[in-house]
Amino acid sequence: MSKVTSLDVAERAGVSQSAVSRVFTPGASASAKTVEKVKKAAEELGYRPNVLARAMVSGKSRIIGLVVAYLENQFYPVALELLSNALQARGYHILIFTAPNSTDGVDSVIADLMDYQVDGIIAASASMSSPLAKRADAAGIPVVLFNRAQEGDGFSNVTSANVTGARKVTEFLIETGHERIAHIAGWQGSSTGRDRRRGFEEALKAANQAAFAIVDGMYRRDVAMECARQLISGTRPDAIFVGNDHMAFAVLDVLHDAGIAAGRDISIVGFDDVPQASWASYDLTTYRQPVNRMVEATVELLLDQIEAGKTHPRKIEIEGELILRGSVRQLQGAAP
Amino acid sequence: MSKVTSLDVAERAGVSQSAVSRVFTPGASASAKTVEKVKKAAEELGYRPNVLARAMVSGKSRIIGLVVAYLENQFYPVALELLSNALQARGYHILIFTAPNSTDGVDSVIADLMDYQVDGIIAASASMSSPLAKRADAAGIPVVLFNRAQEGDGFSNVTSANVTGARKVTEFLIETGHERIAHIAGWQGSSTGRDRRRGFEEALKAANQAAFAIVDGMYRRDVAMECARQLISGTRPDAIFVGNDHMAFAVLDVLHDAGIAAGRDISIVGFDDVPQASWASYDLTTYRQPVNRMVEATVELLLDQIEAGKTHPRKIEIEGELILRGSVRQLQGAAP
DNA sequence: CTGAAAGCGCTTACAG
DNA sequence: CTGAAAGCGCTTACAG
Repeated sequence: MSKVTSLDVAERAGVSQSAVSRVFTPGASASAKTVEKVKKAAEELGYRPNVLARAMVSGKSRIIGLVVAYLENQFYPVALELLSNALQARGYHILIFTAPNSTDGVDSVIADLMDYQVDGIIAASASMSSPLAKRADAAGIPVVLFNRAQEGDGFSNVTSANVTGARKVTEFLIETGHERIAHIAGWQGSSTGRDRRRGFEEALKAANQAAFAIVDGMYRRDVAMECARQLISGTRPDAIFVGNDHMAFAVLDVLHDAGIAAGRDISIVGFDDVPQASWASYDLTTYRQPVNRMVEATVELLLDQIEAGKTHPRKIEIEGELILRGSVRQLQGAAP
Repeated sequence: MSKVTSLDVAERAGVSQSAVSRVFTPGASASAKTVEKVKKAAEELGYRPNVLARAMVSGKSRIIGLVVAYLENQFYPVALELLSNALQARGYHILIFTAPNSTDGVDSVIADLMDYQVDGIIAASASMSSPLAKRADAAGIPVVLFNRAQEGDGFSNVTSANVTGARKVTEFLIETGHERIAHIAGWQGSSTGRDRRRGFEEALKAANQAAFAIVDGMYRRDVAMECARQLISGTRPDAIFVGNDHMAFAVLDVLHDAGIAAGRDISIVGFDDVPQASWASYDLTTYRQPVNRMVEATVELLLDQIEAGKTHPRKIEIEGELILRGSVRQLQGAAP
């Protein structure tokens, strides 16, 4: 129960407490002699500044609140690790809150977060209510939505080009001769779910083709499996564009059990390009969300607002790319 | 930039600042009338106590430091989510630090963690040096190692029964008639890697059988794939016990590409039972580490030490179970 | 039950 | 460059 304070160090070094503080404050002035004496005493005593006390007086906690859900979708652990590394490198740390997927839940979680005097908030795959956004704004706490867009100009957000991406996926399926294309959509309560669906519909419309079916997979494995079973029970689609990789794996598993070979009997495309998508057993064609660039943009956006005081919210959209793998059959020409 | 403080609320409610504090301190005494006035004023002003200030004076931050690595192994995101939920339910929150896998890296990360005055530390899949353990102990910060054991009585840890589990896996392979059993071990620099290997060797020895091969897969996908390729290149083992599921998937992918059917041509067993293990494309027989019970034990152990002041470290080992799926061929009798 | 006051461990003007 | 002092927003004995 030591609890060595700056006062202890000051005493031992024979200087004032302010001097000790200055030695540990980047950019503060202290003579070489003072620095040396203080460092020595601090070392001997095992002193380290109390971050919380510093946060109290400086008003900067160097804590970023992160709200996450859907950790079972590999996209998020990957993003979490990248975010944490990037933030750590800049001297920030993440206070993590796991959230229920309802707006209500997210709101209460973010309110909790603000009590910790976080310097900023990243909400991954979650949306927040307008009143809460106002509260955060009033408290001067910047918020960035990660992988989710939200109407209104109170929000900064970083997403991939969901509409365009989905359109490209669909155009690719059309070009490779598919004619009965179904869509197991991402949760229609989320912007990504809606945007990807829109891209799908636009591409189909432009090609004068009708959707074989559109169902909401809710971003849930169990729901996606049920959707897949339904889709293959009667006249079968020749391709399914699935709203994210996590659900696409579920679909591939259903096909596997039904003895239907993806890439030969039917084509499957996902969205995300999580690491698993490249694993041989799935080998999933998918639209890559460039998670590293999304993370960079998020961190930059947030720290700009925190450090440079740029409070103007921005909406950043990052281009992805179609990754071709074995789950799509290449018909070359058109079918009858 | 509001920053409403208890003083503002006190003014508006016509009471002292102490009174406001008491209303927001569980267990403090205040008359019904005071409570009402204060709550009303707080509501109108949008007041919420500053957790950091509270932490400063009370000496309790209600922050738990979590050190994690290996987030690409699904076991850890799952554990993280469970830990976060359990801790949130008890009024604690997680400050997360992603760690390099070396002891050095972990040490510096834990030192950072202590600067935040965390009430306790959970180190997942990581070990720490003795000096640092002493420091934490001196600062009165309890540490629990999750899924990793460490010699010496300065550490609390929670693991599954790794030796026993590995022994059971191996006995099962022997009983089902396998005679050329290889082991792609978990990283031999970790307790789990060593313990599982030990269980493997013990079971083999008891059956008077020699290991077909033992190699260190380092808990890395790329290394495990390379090991698998080597193992199937000459005379092939009839079974491989892989140190964890994450590596087992890599092995199954290699077999898949080589056209070797797991469960028919060769038997594969993993360790963990992550959600993916039950997915149809892998259908992996594995030894389940009961992550929910491990998390419960970890939280209980930590909070006991924090709240009840039970500083006595404990080592908890939780029994798992063998989960039979399709990746093992059931020979019934013995082979020639 | 309630208010005045001290103090948690720092940073940061303010004089020297 | 350096020290004395104020103050960050709370909790908690201490008197009443």
